[in-house]
Amino acid sequence: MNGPVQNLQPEGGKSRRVYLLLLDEISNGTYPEGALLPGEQRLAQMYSVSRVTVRRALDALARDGRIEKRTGAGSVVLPARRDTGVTADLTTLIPQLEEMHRRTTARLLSFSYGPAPGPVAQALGLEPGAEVQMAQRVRLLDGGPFSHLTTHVPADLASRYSESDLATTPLFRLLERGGVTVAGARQWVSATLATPEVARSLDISEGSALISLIRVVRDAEGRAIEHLAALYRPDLYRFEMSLARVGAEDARHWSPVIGAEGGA
Amino acid sequence: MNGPVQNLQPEGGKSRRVYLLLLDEISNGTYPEGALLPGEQRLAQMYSVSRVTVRRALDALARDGRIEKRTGAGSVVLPARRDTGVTADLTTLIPQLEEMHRRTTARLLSFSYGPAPGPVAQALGLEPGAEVQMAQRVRLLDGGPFSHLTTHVPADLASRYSESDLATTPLFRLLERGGVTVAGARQWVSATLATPEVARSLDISEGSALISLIRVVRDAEGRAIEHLAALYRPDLYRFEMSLARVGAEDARHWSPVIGAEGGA
DNA sequence: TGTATCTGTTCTACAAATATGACAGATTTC
DNA sequence: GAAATCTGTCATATTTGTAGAACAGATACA
Repeated sequence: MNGPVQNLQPEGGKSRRVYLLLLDEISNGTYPEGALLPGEQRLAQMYSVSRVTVRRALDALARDGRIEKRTGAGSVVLPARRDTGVTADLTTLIPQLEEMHRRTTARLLSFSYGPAPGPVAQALGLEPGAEVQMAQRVRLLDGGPFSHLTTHVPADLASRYSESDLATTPLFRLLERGGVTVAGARQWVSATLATPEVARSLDISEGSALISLIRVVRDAEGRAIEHLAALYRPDLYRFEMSLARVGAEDARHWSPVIGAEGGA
Repeated sequence: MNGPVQNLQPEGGKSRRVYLLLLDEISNGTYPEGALLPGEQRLAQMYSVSRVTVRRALDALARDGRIEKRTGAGSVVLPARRDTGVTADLTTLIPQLEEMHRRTTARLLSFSYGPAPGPVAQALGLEPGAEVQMAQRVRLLDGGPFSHLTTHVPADLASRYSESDLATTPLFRLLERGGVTVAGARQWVSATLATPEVARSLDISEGSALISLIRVVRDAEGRAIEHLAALYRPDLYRFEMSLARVGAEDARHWSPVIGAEGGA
């Protein structure tokens, strides 16, 4: 009943396939910065597609800012702009702006009260349908969106701050200000695809890869007080951490380096 | 010259769009476990596509095991099988198998020596074109693939272990056994799309979202000794970590909980 | 300067995805 | 048991994606 899987998935056609292949070969160094890609004719031959299809893929790469098309010359690989963006230290939850004169702001997309969705209620330990406050925000870096945040807070706690506070302050800090004792958090990092709605708010194409972070924050009594579902653009945001190999010879193990800057 | 961006991206067609939309609404709880989806006719109307297109999306969801199609009745949402898979503690690098009678094995895909690709050479601090050993492996959980690993090691260090060792033992442990002092590591977590080659080896459809982990391991002298590029299936693998809110009232901050099990 | 190579553009032909409608059979509901 | 609703399947028209080829203009190189 579980034979060889047929390809009945909406894959996205050949041009998307070539797009992904080239994107991968650019980022893994097969075509390094400044290098000239093979000609469209040659690429078409390499991937067994028509030149029209190759051109679509190249146009998409050019739109992404990964290559530059030069009439009569060819397509050159542009430097991946890793110099920009935000890096977050996973061990301290503190985001570090690469350059200090940058600024992040937030934009509130939606704000409402209602019954908790199933997965959220389960993660927070609420009975299904319990009243929660839901807020969706987009964080901007110098005006460009880099993360999409969806938070759920039990309704009785949510009354302690205002809607406009959400545009400026992290939620757990608002809760602390309201008298709640934030004791700890548990979080999971994963990956997901951009749905049309998220793609629009993050200014990317739908189906792009996004970093997914789920965080459940608890107070001193162990009660869940916040559920955060965050989506980050991988080109503008990174999670980083340093580890040290410590312990005696027969019991060596890894341990996080807290607040490191140089790292290991 | 940079007006409103036209949609010249290979998006993947309407059926993929509907597929993504439904996948999102299932996982965010709009359609909870056991619920009946709207009829195909109705879905077609909701998303402004034809019934044929909706059927493609539903077929893909059924193939993924997210829904079950029932002739004459409708499509019901299946429980997301979170009970399976591997969870890795990011603070200790120790993967925890959810059930103890499971077993992970590895399969060697390729093994070769050659010049280091640009990004790898840069990350390892080698001169471009320096000789490295490259190995690609797939890790299996009970016979099913869940991660794709690409490692680069400077050629002079790589001679200390055999090709067959790679099928069983983590690389940094092989290096330790060979006399290298593993002192620390620095790693980044991100997200990427599955290229056709990776998709094949992980038994997923190309364009799927994958967790990406880059790790650079260094010895006591600060010399880079290993570059790991790992790709994980998000449905079978997760990164988890617990954080505690510690410190005095005016200097509260987050700190990782090491080796926690219950977490905060 | 001439030649080879490459992109930009256009055209025709074919393949695949999609829209639309229809009908049989299964399932649920009353 | 009858009616309503739903899926499974088929057929056809339309739209979109792709293949293949040709040619003009731009660029690189000897």
